[in-house]
Amino acid sequence: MSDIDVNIGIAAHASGLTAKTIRYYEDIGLVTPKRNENGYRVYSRLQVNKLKFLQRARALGFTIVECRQLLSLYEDKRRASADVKAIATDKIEAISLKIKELESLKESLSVLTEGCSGNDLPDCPIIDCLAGADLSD
Amino acid sequence: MSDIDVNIGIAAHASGLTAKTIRYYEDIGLVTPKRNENGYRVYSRLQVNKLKFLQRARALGFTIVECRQLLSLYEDKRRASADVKAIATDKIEAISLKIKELESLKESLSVLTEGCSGNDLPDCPIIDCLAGADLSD
DNA sequence: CTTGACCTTCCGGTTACTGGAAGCAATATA
DNA sequence: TATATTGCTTCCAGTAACCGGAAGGTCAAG
Repeated sequence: MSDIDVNIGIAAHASGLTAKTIRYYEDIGLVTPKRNENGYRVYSRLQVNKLKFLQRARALGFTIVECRQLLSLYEDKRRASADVKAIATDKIEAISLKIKELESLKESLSVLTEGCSGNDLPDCPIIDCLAGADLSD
Repeated sequence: MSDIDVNIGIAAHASGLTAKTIRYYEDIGLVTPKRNENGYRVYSRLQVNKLKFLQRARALGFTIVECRQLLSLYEDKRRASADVKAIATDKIEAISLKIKELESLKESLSVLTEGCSGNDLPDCPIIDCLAGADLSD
């Protein structure tokens, strides 16, 4: 065992993940550490790097399934950059779509709240709309 | 039993929800229909309206918890429009925040893919970034 | 020697449903 | 009338990506 091997707490700190999350990643087969005599998980430097990699990819909005793909590409020195780019491009499109949906949603809600006096009276266009008015474009 | 009472299939069609979803809404106490002799659920016109209300509110991005609040306001003839407006305004803010996050995400990914040749070579700035480059603003 | 920090496993909960199996009930067709 | 097809019922399990907490073992310090 090299002296750069670390316990889960250190790995968590170094990767920006929680120990809980790291154990979860082990459960689903992403990063599987060795154990020492007392049963503690032991992470190599390479494994800590993978954890960091996962933390960044998740923060960028990649799902676990996508992370699994990216990780295998990360580990494969002979991968084509096109493979990686395809995953990222798909993700960008999905994000753009989600943004559009949310903007449309926000627009609908804004129209409603602007028409709502927000006073003590029971008249409320928001409720009226939900109760039956047509909100189609 | 009035002749406007309907089975779950009709209620589903009229509200735009699935029968599964309607049963789930019953499980969590949102809309509780009567039963007839054979055990089938029977929805009144009022209850179908509530289901429609829920469908619209969910489509606008309100959570079930918020729907529960909105539904109680919908049922309360003496509610203040300010109460409803507060929920909607909070929702707009949350949506705006989510949009900003997604735009930032998209920007990061776009920068990466633009720098990626997308060819058969293993050189890939996306992987390089995930592997350790700093992506801070 | 005990306190506290760190580690282990296991179980349940989260959100808002969806899918499927097994089995009645009602209806349409042959 | 017999059968086939829907439609309805309940229950169980699974989804994504973890989080919280309980019960208990381990290790270093005072």
